[in-house]
Amino acid sequence: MSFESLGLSAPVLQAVADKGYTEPTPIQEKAIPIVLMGRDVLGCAQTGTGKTASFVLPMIDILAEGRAKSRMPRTLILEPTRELAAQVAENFEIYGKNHKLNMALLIGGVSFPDQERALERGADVLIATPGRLLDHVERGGILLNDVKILVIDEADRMLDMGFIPDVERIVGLLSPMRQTLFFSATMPPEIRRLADRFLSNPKEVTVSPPASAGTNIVQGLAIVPEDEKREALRGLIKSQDVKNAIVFCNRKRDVVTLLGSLKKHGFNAGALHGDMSQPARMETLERFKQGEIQILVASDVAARGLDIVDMSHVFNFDVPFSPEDYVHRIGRTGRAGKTGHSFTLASPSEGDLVQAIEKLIGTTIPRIEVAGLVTTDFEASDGRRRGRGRGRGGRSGDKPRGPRREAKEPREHHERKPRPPAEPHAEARAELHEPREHASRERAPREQAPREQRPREHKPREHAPREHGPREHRAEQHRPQRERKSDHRPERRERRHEGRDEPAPVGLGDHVPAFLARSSR
DNA sequence: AAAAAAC
Repeated sequence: MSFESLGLSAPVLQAVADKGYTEPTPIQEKAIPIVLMGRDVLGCAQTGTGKTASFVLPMIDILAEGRAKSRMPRTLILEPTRELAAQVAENFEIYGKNHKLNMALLIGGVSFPDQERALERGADVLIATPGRLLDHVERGGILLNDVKILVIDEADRMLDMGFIPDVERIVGLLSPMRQTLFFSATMPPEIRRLADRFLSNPKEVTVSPPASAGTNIVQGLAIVPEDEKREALRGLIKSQDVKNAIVFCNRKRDVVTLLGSLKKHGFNAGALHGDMSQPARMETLERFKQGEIQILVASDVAARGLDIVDMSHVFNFDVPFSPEDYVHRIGRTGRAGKTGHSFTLASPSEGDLVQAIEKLIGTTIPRIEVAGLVTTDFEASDGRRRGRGRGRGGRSGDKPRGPRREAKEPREHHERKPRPPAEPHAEARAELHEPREHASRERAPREQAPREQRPREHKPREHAPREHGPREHRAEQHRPQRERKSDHRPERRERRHEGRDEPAPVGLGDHVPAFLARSSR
C-alpha cells in the first residue's frame, strides 16, 4: 500500500515524500479515503498511530479549493492541550507547504492580537484549545458558521479534562452542514454518546496502538523508598544508554524539585508543566526536540500525544495515578519501530497502583534493582511487607517512612486473581466496519470512482478552475455533503433492506484491546 | 489524589 493510492493530490504527496514517508500507517490508509469522500469519521486511535496526518493530509486537499473569508474559518480542529494544538499546526505547515493555506492557532498563554490578525486574514485552518477559542468567540472575533470540517481530537482526554461542555458549546455554533472527524483513544459509553450526537452516519476506523503497553518497549520497575527516588533515578540514567528521555512526575512541584536536583548533579535537563509560561513551555519542548536538552522532566501535560521521534527512554518518577496514563506515558518511547525503554520508580506504598497497571496491560512489569541501592517490596495493604523483605544492604538509621496505611477492610482485589490472557499486541491493525467496496456501492456519485483513477495536478488557486479538468471533481467532492444530511434517512432505510437486519454496528466489538476499551478504573 | 485549560 502506498500513499499514491489513497487519492491525495500530487502536491500533498510531494510534501509527504519530502518528509520521507513512503507508506501510510493503517489509520491513514483507512481514514484518508473516507475523509476525501466527505464522510464523517469516528476514529479510535491514539497518537503514535499516524492519526494526525490521517486528517491533515486530506484536509489540505479539500481546502485547496476556495479560500476563507475574514473571521470565518473554513475548518476547525479542537485539541485538549496547547502543545498538541501547536503540533497539529506544524503538521499543516509541513504537509501544506505546496499550498497557500492561512492558518490560525488559538491557544491560551500567548498574545491575543496576533491571533486576531490571523483570524481577520481569513483562516482556512483554525486549530484551537477550547478555552481560548471561546474567548475569541465571546469577543466577536470569529464566526464559526462557515466551518466545513470539524475535527475533535483526543475526545476522551477532553472528557477527562472537563472540556466537554465547552466542546458542546462550540459545536452548537457550527452549521450542521459540516463534515466531522472525531478521534478518541478509548471509546467509553460517554464518548460514544458524544460521538453519536456530533457525527452523522460516520465510518468507524479502529486502530490498535502500534505498541500497546509495549511489545517493543523494554519495561522495568524498581521499588525504592520515596526519599531515595532521586538517587535511584540518577543511578538508572547512568546505567542506561540514554539518548534522550522524559521523566514523568505526578505533581508539578515535583517536576520543579527534580529538575533542580538533576541539574545540580550535572544532568542536561529541562522542565515542562502547565504552570510554566507558554513561551517557556514551547521553548523547552523545542530545545528537547532539537536535542539541546537531553532529559525532560514533565507532568502529564506531556503524557499524551507529544510526538518526539526517537526518544530512547521514559522514566516514571512516580507511578501514575491512572493506569491508562502509564500506557500513554511509556508510549512516548518505542515509536517508529524502534525499541524503547521504560523504567518506573515505585515507592513501597504504591503497590495498588502498580497492580492496577499490570492488570490493565496484562503482564507483570519486570522488577529491577538499581545498583548500589536498597530495593524493597510493596507493602501489603494490611501494612506488612509482602514477600521476602528487604534487598541487599539494608538501611542504617531506618526512619519511619511516612504513615503506613491502617488496615481497612480486607480488599478483595488484593487476592491474586487469575489475570486475563494478554491481548495480542502484534501489529497495528486497522479495521473498518464496512469493507470499502460496500461503501462504494451504497453511495453515488461521490464514492463511485476511486480517486487514484483521476489523477490531478496541482494548480495554485488563483488560476480559474478548468471546465472539465480534474479540479472539477474536487468541487463536486464538496457538494454532495449538503445532500448528505437530507438523504441521510433514506439511505439508512435502504441499507436495512440491503440484507442488513440492523443499522451499521456502533460498537467497536473485538477490535479494541480490552484495556483500551475500558473507560476508567 | 494530579494535571490540564481563558483572562
